[in-house]
Parts: sequence; structure tokens; C-alpha cells
Amino acid sequence: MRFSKATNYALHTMLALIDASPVKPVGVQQLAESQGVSPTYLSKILTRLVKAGMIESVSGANGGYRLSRKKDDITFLDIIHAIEGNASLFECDFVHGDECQIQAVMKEAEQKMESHLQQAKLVDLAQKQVQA
Amino acid sequence: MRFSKATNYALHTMLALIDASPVKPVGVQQLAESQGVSPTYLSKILTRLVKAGMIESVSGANGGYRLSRKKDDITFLDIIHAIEGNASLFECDFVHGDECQIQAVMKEAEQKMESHLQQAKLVDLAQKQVQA
DNA sequence: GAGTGCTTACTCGGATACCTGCTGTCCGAGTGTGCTCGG
DNA sequence: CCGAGCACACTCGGACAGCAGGTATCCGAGTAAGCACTC
Repeated sequence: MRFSKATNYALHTMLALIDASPVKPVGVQQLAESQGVSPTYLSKILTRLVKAGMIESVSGANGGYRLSRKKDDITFLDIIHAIEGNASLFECDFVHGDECQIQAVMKEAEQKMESHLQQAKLVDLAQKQVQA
Repeated sequence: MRFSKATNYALHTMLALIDASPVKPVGVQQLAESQGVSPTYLSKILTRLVKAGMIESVSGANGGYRLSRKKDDITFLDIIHAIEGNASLFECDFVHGDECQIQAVMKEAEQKMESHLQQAKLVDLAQKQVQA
């Protein structure tokens, strides 16, 4: 169980978009080049972020992607859920009486991680980079 | 990114072994039957737990598996690491200057989850089941 | 009665097959921008 | 000078291929317990 590379691409791309202008969109080619991914593949990933309502795409010449929310609203968890899905990390499909005690513990642990990711905002990292 | 079914099997099997006698081993067939898995597959999973030093196998007639540690020492994290591996959930293989800020946040979140899993012990669940 | 050997029950490990999901590519379609050309 | 039309740059979405890893099965080998049989 690992996070997919797509999640990594998505996080880095969002960070780049936060640093960029909120008005003028950034092209996929430029975003892909800075990460060493193929533009077509990155486009596929960004489509998921668009559907999640985090960014919006501008087609046509000088098109690209830009944020559709305020920077402050974007958490790690939002991006991860948009890419990986909202499904629980652990699912016990056995039929015990009542609920599975093991699953309960796993979900607690998962929520510990998620609460940290929900509190972490990408904009904080962007500011750090600017300061450096 | 999800936990594998093997992890679920391993956790349930360990819980069954904790409830069972610490001396007399439990056969794979019995363990597999209670979870609806094939014995050969479960055997493969348990081999990993053996290599991790959590249980030991007894071959021959009336053989099977039994704990090789004290019940109190067995945490969720031990089992998960034995099955899923110790690798980090998130790896950023890009070459930024210094370390990746994003990866740092992800590792913090991962550690939040792991610390919870390390503190959670299977023996507590076993007791709950006995009480019920 | 004791010891030897056979049968049986069980795990071990490797090899193998299947399938799902991630990763990545290709291509046709749609869309907006800017330029050109004719009136 | 103005507007229509064209070429270009760019994203969108589906279809498709490759690959890795999880899931599961099969089979031969090793091992210990229990029983029978012989001396």
C-alpha cells in the first residue's frame, strides 16, 4: 500500500499553480516539463482535480489550468481524495456479528492521518519557498 | 492506495491465535475455513509473519501455527509492517534542492497513523470478545 | 514388550496463472486567440 | 479601418497498451505423530 505517483504529481502541480498567477492559466506543457512527466498523462491527472472543483481549465490558445478556489482552502487531503478516491483504506468484508473490531482500530488510525492532512495547507509550503 | 486483503487476513488470524492456546498449534485449515480463504494462500501470508518472528510454525501431524511472543507485545503496526513492508507510503523521487516539503508533510501524517497503530494491541480486542 | 517401518496429517517453498489498477501513449474533437485578407 | 475567415495553440476525453503487484492455485518435498507389524 503506497500512494500513487499520480498523487505526487498532483500535489506538486497544485503547489506550482498556487505560486503562479491566479488569473493567467499555466499550460500543461510547462507544468509537465518541470516534473518530467508527459503532458498527456499529467492532463489526465489534472482532469480529476478539475472534477473535484479545485482548479479550472481554460481551453484554446494561451489556455491551461488555474486555481478555482482561494489558496487558503486547499488542503493536502482534498488533493489526495481527488486522486486516490474517498474510499476507506481498510475494508473488512467478512461477516462478523456486529462491526469488526479490527476495522474500527484501523479507521481510527486512518482518521489520525487524515486529520493531519486536512489541517496541512499547500499555501504554507508556497510561502516557505518564497521566503527562501 | 488501500491496505491489501492479506493484511486483513493476517490481522484476523493473529486475533484467532491470541484467543487460542499458546501451546497447542492451530492448523491452517481451521484458520482458513473461519475466514473463507484457501489454506494454501493463508499459509503464504503466515509465512511472512513467521519470518517477522511473531508466530512460529509446527510441522507434521497436529502441526500448525502458534504465537512465539507474549500477547501483549503484538501491535497492529507489527503485523502491518510484516505484510505490507516497511517502506514509506509516499516517496517523492524528484530532485528538488534540499528535501521535498510535500514529502515532509506526508511523512508527518504517516507517522500519526503509525503511532496509533503501534499503540493499539491485538490482545485488547481479544479480551473484548471474551467479555461479550 | 520393544523397536522398526509404514501411513497419514500437516506445513514449506517454489512455480505459475489470473486479474486489477496504475502508468503512460495516441489520437480525434472541441475551443479560444491572433493573424490575414478582402471589402 | 473593420469584419469575416483561417491557422495555430491548447485542452478534453476516450481508447488502448504495458507493466507491476496483489490474489490465488497447484504440486512436490519435508516432517512429525500414530499405528501396525515383526521379532
